[in-house]
Amino acid sequence: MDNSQSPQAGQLERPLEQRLTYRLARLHVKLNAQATRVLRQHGGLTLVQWRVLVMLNAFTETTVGQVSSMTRFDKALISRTVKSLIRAGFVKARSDDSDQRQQLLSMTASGARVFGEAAPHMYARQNALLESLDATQREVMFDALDRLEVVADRTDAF
Amino acid sequence: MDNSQSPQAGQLERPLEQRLTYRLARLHVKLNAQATRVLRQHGGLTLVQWRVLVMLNAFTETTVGQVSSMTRFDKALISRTVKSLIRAGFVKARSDDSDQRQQLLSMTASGARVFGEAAPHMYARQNALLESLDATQREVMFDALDRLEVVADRTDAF
DNA sequence: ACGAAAAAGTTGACCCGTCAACCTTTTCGT
DNA sequence: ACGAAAAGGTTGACGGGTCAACTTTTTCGT
Repeated sequence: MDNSQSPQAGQLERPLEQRLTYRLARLHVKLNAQATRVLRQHGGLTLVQWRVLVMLNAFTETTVGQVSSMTRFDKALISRTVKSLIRAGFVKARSDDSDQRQQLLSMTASGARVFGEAAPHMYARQNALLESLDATQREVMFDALDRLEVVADRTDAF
Repeated sequence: MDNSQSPQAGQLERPLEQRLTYRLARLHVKLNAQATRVLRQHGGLTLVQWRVLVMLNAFTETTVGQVSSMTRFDKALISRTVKSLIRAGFVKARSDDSDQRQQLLSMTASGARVFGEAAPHMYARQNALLESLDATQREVMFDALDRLEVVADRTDAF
């Protein structure tokens, strides 16, 4: 199952090639897989369901649109995920009298239970990630993330 | 389209909450979107097709398995992508006499053309990303990526 | 040299995430 | 106060990506 030897010959055109995007993509995949596993083992939420519940836990009554803009997930995805959470009995919706377009979402008791089951493990993991970096590294890292995002937002160039 | 105001009340349980995973996920999404856009505008390759061609450009005759292990993409994905590249006429396969299980893949002339069309832009982008960080930041960043990957690989804990 | 196990690759099924089209309700300019 | 435009949300379709099952070929232990 391990065929990680480099093949016959040739170098990548640019030695540093793709390093940054490639490394970030790889880390992202691993983090996602890890979070998915932790959630499966502690309550069975999916990652998107978890992120929605994090928002519902922080903001008592909120809407699909707010969750979408806060998490930056597509609102279609949030809409479907909220439906699945309602079907599972973890979330309830009540209509907003002042705006009939939207519904105010909140966690149910069993939603809070499953959230509470996953939360310690998810937070422990988050802490472990942060603690693998010292203060200086964290600072540089977040600054670098800011800078990279600026470049990633450039839609004109290249 | 901008409803980024924070809603009524409540803080996230942990102020730093998810920051790292969240920030990385966001950056990853933006980078992917940018790369996809650049490729669409310069030759029309998809991101996975591009990554396969990068490998075929660097390693003259290689196989689905090698591309899969080098890029860390699922071999099913590579298999399908290679098929699409062959269908598009950008890649050709010849059977390996010493191992009938695998096929040796290489770029065709038109594959090289479309690759050459996209490459300057993709490399310019890669350089712009790297150049947004100074040498120290780059070093810290890559070290931090290493450390985070170690934590992300822990399958036992949490 | 034979059979078991492993490797290469393909395929089908499935979930994630995005995009565009659409419907309804609200807002806003005039 | 009316019509246009915008906002909130839902839905269908589609490509990206993973997982598991399976086929064929090769490797390897005995």
